[in-house]
Amino acid sequence: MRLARRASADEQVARRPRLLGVSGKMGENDAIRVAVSTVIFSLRSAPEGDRLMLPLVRRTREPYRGAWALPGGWLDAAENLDAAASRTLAETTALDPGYLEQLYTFGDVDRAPSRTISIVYWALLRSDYVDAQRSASDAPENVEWFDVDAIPPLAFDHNRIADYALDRLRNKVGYSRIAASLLPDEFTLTELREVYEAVLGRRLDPSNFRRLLEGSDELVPTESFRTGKHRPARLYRYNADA
Amino acid sequence: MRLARRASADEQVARRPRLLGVSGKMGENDAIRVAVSTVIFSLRSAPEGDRLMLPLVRRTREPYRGAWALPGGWLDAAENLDAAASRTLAETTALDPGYLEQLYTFGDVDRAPSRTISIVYWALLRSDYVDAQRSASDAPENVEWFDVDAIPPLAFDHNRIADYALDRLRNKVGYSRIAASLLPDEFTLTELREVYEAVLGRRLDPSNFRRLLEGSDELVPTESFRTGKHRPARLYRYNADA
DNA sequence: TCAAAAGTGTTGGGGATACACCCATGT
DNA sequence: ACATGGGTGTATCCCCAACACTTTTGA
Repeated sequence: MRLARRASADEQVARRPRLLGVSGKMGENDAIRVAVSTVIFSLRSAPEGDRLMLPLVRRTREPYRGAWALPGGWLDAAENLDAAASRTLAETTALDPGYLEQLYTFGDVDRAPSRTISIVYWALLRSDYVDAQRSASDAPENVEWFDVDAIPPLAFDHNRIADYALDRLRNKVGYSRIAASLLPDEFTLTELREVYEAVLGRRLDPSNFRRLLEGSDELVPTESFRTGKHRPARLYRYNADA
Repeated sequence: MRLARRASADEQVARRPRLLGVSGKMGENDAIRVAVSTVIFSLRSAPEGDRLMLPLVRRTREPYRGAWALPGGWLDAAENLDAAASRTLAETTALDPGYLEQLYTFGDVDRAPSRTISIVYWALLRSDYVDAQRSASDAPENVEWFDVDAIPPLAFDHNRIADYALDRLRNKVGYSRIAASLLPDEFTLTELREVYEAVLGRRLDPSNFRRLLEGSDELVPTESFRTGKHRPARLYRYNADA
């Protein structure tokens, strides 16, 4: 599968003259704070079928008190970046991600009142875990899921970050098998195709989709079938190795 | 000093209680320092033809004093990330990059004696600028160019970083037109092909390469020809728009 | 028996590769 | 003239989109 690539927009910024003598030694970047945020995606049932959604948290502090924002927190001096992302993810959803990858580091001087750089990760969650948690109603407070096509205005530059993560997800779905991370262990080809359709936002030909994935070594057929209203569909699982 | 702690992406790390009443508020990550480094690529003539090379700087301080390292410096509290990358690049080569993009942020707890995260960029430099500077012998001190196939042991985790940047360059050359940034404004198709060959490390069919790029809208033929030992070759330039 | 989803077969276009071949120039 | 790189033509293969078609189930 192939789809259009995205080009990151990076602007050339003119060299800023350094005021020597302001700080004695190099390495004294006292005023810089380091945050880690995560854009979390999962599928959730909606009237129009499964929709790609992400959780946002309502801010309880200034600045942007009361606004929606991406889950995140300050980097602890004794934890790795991946660990910080996992931690903030767990604090938000109490769930293990099936996929977690660093996205980009945002650090414009004016993106927050005090100089803050945000190392942003993105993650995929299995839809059945999320649904189970919702029905168990032990979901964390101040967290709400939003359709990626209806994200409200967010605090800081988080709208830009969420858009960037969505681009990356859509791009990467085209050439890797991360879609697995949004589904339970076993699934039908139609369910997998619907994941691709929800992520990409367009319909795919069922027969070509079948051939494409059956031809690859990524899927392993099982002996089980999902029975429903019509002809039963074979269940598949992802090939763990290669 | 702090002991190294390795955490996988899935590991849930409990929030470590913060010692000291220096600050009770979140957001005081006092012990974390932020560096910006850049992996710079350019083509340089070698006996076997043009080779892809990168500049390294010799460290004059502990740790790793005397070892080769990637160019970089501390992030200034008043400059954007891109600006910091441009600045460290200018300090190393005194040249403007034709291409500059953020690569990844490395932040393992044990990657340096004191907790340091490095926001790494990668850049491409026009070969004619680099050659001109070399002959003008106003090159910066303590800087030396190395073939990407013969990178010496580097300080910190810089070998891993350089390998990562090289992967990204080779991958991106396949689907984008960044190769332009390694050449002067005008060039022949053979010169452009040799750039691709130097980057990818394999030979390409001249006729297919020609058709590929003439068919795209990326190249604009000029009326000039490069005369040499044989039939003159038409000069092209990259299409500025789209 | 019919609707609908599961699953198969067939065709054709476009891009990539391999390679035969002609063209223009300096020596 | 001839060697060498510049440049053109063309056949083949493979991937994949399009779509007609058959199979299997629940109702």
